[in-house]
Amino acid sequence: MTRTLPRSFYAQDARDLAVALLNKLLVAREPTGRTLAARLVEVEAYRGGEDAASHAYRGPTRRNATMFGPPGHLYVYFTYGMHWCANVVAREEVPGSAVLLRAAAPLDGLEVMRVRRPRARRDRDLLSGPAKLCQAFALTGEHDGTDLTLARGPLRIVDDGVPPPRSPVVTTRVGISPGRADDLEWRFAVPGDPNVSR
DNA sequence: GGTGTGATCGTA
DNA sequence: ACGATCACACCA
Repeated sequence: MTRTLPRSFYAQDARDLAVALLNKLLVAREPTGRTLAARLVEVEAYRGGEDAASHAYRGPTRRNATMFGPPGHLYVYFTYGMHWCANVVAREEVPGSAVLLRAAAPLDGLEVMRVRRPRARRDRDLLSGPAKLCQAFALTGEHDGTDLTLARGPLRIVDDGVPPPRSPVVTTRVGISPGRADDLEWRFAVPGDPNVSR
């Protein structure tokens, strides 16, 4: 039993959505016809204008426009002059809310991922970070705004029946500078999974 | 296992 | 000037 998650799934608070996304599948249908799939094992919640660490904290800009749009779309941003990272947009109630996809367990299309991530020595290094995940899936600014809820779409998040962990790992978020809401424990991960970052 | 550092450029 | 990062060097 497997289903593409509907818009209503994304229409919840970013913190709840983050936990709900654990163990869901990110599935890409590439132009070549090949399918990539991975199970999400690490995420972080960002709560827009109410979160000093969020790109959306100071309101809409050209870059973060997707975060202020409807839930269930992908927000992809460029950072550190060389990396892309991907988020899922959460409900509009707190405008600019989103969930950063930080790590996943590779399930399908590993050969493609290995080619795109030549530095990965082991398969557990393929998707063990937000920029690594984008590299392996070849996600860039072109994918910013992609609707994830379309059953025949190029990118989807799918429920294959595996529930989120009962007791996820809960920690502060990674890479947040001091004072910028660095104390909020909005990072969630699947306990014991070897693909979790760091 | 852990820590420290350079790369590289769009954004505000 | 500063990142929602990564890889590599080095130490343990």
